[in-house]
Amino acid sequence: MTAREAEIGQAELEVLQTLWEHGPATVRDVLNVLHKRGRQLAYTTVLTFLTRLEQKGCVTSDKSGLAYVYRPKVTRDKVSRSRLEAVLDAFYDGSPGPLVLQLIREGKFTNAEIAELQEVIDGLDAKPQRRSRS
Amino acid sequence: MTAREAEIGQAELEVLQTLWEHGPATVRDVLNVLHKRGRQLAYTTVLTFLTRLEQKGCVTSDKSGLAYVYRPKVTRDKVSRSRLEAVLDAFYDGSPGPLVLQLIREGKFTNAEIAELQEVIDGLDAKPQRRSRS
DNA sequence: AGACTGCTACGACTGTTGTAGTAGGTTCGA
DNA sequence: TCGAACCTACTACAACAGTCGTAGCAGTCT
Repeated sequence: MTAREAEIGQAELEVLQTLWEHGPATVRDVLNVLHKRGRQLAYTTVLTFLTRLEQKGCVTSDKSGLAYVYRPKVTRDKVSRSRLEAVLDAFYDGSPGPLVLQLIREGKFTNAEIAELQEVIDGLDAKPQRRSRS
Repeated sequence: MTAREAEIGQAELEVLQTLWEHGPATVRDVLNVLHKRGRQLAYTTVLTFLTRLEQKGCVTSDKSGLAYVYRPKVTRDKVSRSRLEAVLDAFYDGSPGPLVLQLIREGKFTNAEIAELQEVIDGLDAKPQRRSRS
């Protein structure tokens, strides 16, 4: 579909991320953050992204002082959720089980994480309606 | 970057998926599969996708009979890996731990999966030399 | 007031993705 | 052998994503 409900592009996402991380910000604020990160963009480029994000309903703006202040309207969680969902649907039949197993098998976890995993899973298992083995 | 190393688009991916699922196929084969799934596309559209996928190095083609037969050149695993990686990098600081924990906490697992998880994790824990994340 | 500085609005251009039409070659059955 | 059927190459085009430039407005400094 060439007319899908406008996705958030990669570069747009970068901008949105800085809002999530640094809270409400002006174009210049965002630009500064990006520059600090080594991301070279023109002021107007950032402005464009913020404008487009606003059109897509992802941020709101209000002019309190000299410049517009933008703030996120969608949560980071919502977006990450839907991104993950997309990968899940496309490659893991929509169910997270296989994905988690794959990740764990690849062993990219710290000891602390493994411990935490064990805890959480044991917790699950302990739940009465989840009896799958003693 | 407007000239990044060509990503695989959504629709292109659909085509690639049918190759992964059904093995080497001609344009018409792919088209048939897609049609069966209710995805209406023109023959030439599929042809375009396959051609582009070939340009991107994702499939190869050889003309054995009347028509070209396309076969995947990248594995489903590779692609899913990199897609997941992207989400991971963008939203989970590149480390799968938090993601897995989140998924598990959301409790979208069957008992069987939980059991398997426990097994795998126990296995990990038993391993003497565990890498501790780069 | 005039020069600066910073901000926004608008437009523009390129490359990519989704989608398809047309033209022209090949093959196969009658 | 002739036409129907099928295949590929090439072209096209709209929407979107990434990236800016320019023009004009508003506040500030001197």
